[in-house]
Amino acid sequence: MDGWPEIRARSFEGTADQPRTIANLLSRKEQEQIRRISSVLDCSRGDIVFAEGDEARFVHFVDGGVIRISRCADNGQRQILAFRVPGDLFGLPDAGRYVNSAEAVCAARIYRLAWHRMQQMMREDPQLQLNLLMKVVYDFRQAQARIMTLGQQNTCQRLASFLLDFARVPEFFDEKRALLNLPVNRFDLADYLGTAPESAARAFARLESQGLIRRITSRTIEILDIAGLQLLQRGPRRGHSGGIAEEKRSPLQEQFG
Amino acid sequence: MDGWPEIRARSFEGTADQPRTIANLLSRKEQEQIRRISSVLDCSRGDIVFAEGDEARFVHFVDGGVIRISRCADNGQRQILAFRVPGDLFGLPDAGRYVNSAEAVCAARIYRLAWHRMQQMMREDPQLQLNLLMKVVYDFRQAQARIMTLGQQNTCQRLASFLLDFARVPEFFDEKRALLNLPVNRFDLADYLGTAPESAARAFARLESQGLIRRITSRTIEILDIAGLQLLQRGPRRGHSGGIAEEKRSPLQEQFG
DNA sequence: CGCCGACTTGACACCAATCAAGATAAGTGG
DNA sequence: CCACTTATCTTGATTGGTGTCAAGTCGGCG
Repeated sequence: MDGWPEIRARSFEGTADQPRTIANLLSRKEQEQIRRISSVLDCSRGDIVFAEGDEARFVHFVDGGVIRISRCADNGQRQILAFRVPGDLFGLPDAGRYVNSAEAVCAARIYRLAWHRMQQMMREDPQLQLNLLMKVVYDFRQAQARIMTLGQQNTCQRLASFLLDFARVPEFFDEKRALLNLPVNRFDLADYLGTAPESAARAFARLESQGLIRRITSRTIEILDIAGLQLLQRGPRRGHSGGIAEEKRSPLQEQFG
Repeated sequence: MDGWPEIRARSFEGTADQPRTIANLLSRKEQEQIRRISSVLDCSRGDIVFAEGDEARFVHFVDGGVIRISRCADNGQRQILAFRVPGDLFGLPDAGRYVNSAEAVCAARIYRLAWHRMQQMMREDPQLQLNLLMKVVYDFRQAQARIMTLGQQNTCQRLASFLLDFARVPEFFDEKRALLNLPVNRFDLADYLGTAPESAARAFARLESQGLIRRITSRTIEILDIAGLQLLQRGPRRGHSGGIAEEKRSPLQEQFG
């Protein structure tokens, strides 16, 4: 866990067909380059990396752990915009300020480097800049995926999407035992899904009653049927059978009918 | 309306405190530079600029009109991710493909240029690339703003946000008469807000009954109370009085109590 | 053992999706 | 210009989904 964050070819909340690719990686030379002017920051659970409105002088990379990016709405409600896992970039300044807050969900190590030096480096090395651009574009795609989720899916489907996203991160998913270890509590989860914590709990109960998952503890979930979760996620928002082909429902019927 | 799109200092769906700034503009020299290798594309209402999954060889700028960026969910439901107005960039390739569809909402003129040439230019001119980066970051912020809207607001609030966003674009808002001319029909609006068209209509009815707007036609809205719309937008998702300070409710009470 | 926080479940009211039907506007052809 | 068709928009009725308050359960920790 020392040295420049290894930017792994894995993806949280990527589409299945669009995993994080080489386009998002930095070359070894570039890593060295950046490493020289960056500093390590070790966070423990709950630490605030920066708060929205703060003067923004650094850009950040995650090396280990999970960082939650959130923003407070005018009514005081918090919305978690994203969870960032190792390899992710966050904290781009906007007009010299951070527009979001960043806190450590669990113990985390991040690298940060002065934004003005980063800019300088990018001017000197267009290829590096292009890589950074690709990374921002990738995050942009993630945000669009969340718009799809929040705009079209009900609570259960959002939860299914969340679980499937996290199941793609080896750090949290033990594929052999099919055990998913969530690094977030119900409040964070609810603020991420855009629901109340009670609704999140109910969604868990529902997925369990449908035989898709099993709750070991509130933070440890056994994934019983990935295909079923995907089917749920892709299904209609409301349970009426119109709008979805018959053959799309049958595999689920086979397993639990 | 000829020549390179004038990138105006206006903003659709920007936060009030973060209007589109000089950071998003290209210098005259850069405009010339890009103009040389770009081609004009005139679209009429309903024209498809590109469809999701298409091979992506061009990047696009809006010169006039409105383009809707949409994606089809697995269940067949369409989600409109954004409306792009003059000055906006869209259609960045992802792994050589477009991930979204782009169609003309009304007659529109767009400029497009080959992505590989754009890349080449950016490598040669880091400043240009940095400007493009800022533009993508800006779009990223817009996407985050939509996550906030979709995650936290009910249908009426979303509609209020939509109206307020469009009211900031001079092309659609006659400030003297307080008339807002929507370029989209109820279906597009519903797919943008993540609701059913009926819900969108009901939301209009509700805002009207609260004296915030008045429907002239289905596409022409008179804005009666901008402050009231903002207040609604910032209020709690559900009408229970808990969680919001008393003084925040009183101005609304004064007007319609 | 008792406390405390996180989580879960129940009850209820409200919101919103859906289906259905009516109303309005926009084309279209005579 | 008018009747007709069509698309779009609106409203009503119904049902499922979800936020909210309240109470209960579970697990950790002193």
